[in-house]
Amino acid sequence: MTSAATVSTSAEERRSELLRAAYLVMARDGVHRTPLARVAEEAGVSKGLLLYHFQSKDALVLKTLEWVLDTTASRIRQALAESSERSAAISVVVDAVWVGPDQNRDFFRFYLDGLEHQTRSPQFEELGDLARTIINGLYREVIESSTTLSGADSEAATTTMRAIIEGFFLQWLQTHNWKTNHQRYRDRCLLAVSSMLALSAGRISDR
Amino acid sequence: MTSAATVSTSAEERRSELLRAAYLVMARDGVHRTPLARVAEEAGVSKGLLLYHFQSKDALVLKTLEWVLDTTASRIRQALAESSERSAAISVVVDAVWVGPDQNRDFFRFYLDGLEHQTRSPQFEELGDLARTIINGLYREVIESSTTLSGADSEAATTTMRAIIEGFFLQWLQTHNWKTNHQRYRDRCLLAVSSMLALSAGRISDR
DNA sequence: CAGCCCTGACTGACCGGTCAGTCTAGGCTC
DNA sequence: GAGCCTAGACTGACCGGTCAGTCAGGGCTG
Repeated sequence: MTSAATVSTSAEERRSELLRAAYLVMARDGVHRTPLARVAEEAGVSKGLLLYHFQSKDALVLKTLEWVLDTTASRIRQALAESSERSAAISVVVDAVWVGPDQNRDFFRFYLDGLEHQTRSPQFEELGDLARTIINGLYREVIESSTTLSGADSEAATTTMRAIIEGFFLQWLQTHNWKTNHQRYRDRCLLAVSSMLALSAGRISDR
Repeated sequence: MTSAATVSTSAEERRSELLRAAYLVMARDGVHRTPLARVAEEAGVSKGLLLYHFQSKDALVLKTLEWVLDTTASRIRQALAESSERSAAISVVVDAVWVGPDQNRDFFRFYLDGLEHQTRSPQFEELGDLARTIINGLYREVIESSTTLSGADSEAATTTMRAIIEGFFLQWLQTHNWKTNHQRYRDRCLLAVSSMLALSAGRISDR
């Protein structure tokens, strides 16, 4: 059992290394601008190995997308767990989402590359559902734990919250000084999300 | 002069035809998935001609982006002009923006392709500014003409409005049944934008 | 008006390079 | 030594960009 576990773990670990390398270079340079050879180089490995562990470039891209989605959600959940106050949960999430210029820029561009693939290649069909499950699930938890919203109301609030956050990311990305603008857009984003949730909760409690 | 004008007009017209064809196929299939030959085929023209009128594929892509941004803004302004009521301006814009599933899907995917290019290729540096000028300019006009907001307040509201709209588009794009979901997301988007503007105006008038 | 020339839009063949995916041979581990 | 890994040479397809040359039209000259 130990040996089997070691072998499979080692294979898993190797795969993770490859995914990490793939994410690193593909997020920065763009999926369509990144040859497998470049990923292999980054991982210090041959191109053949990538095709050995993943069957095709598309498969590698898909796995990388899933990997980074999982990883990121875990990181944010972690940040959430470390802050005990329920009331400030929204601000904690928004802060955790807006980690930093470079990290956000890479992630979001890669996320958009994923969307490009999802809408044009059958292989990536389920990606939208996966992203929705992970992202909306996370946001909804936060909303239900820190407001009075529930049911269809929290579902609607979740969608709007996601729209606001991703919309701000979109605009921030189009900015020349994305490094210095990061804080400004994060603040505006937090304000918009907070206002929207306060309004939603108010509306509900008014009836 | 007549002949000179005719000549230049004809060249312009031809260029427009090429841009229209380029948009048609590139928006649907994705810039990186579209060879010049495919655009040429769509335009009923040789590949060489594309490189004759535009110097490179990148240049063609950039011009197409600018063309569709201009065209779309004009269309929306038109819709706005045809509705006389000032009070409903927001709902008119949102409706005009959410024209229809196919049109929105093509435009937005192409818009995202533009963003991908902007953040990765120096040639597309100015694209962010151009989009900002056109889109935010349009939204801001509407906000200032239909609310009491002005100055920094309308600027902030504009950014948030754009974030909400584009954020909803992003989520809608990730949906399997984007055709049938179009109306639902449009409605939610309108609600979110209206609420946000009412809240902003209220906040201002409260001080 | 007839012949001429020039211009510039346009074509299609072609080239050089790139890249995903294949294959073979070798090595490491159990 | 059997089976999993890994390397890296190789291939075939594809694609952006070049270039020589065609063709139509529109002046200009005599």
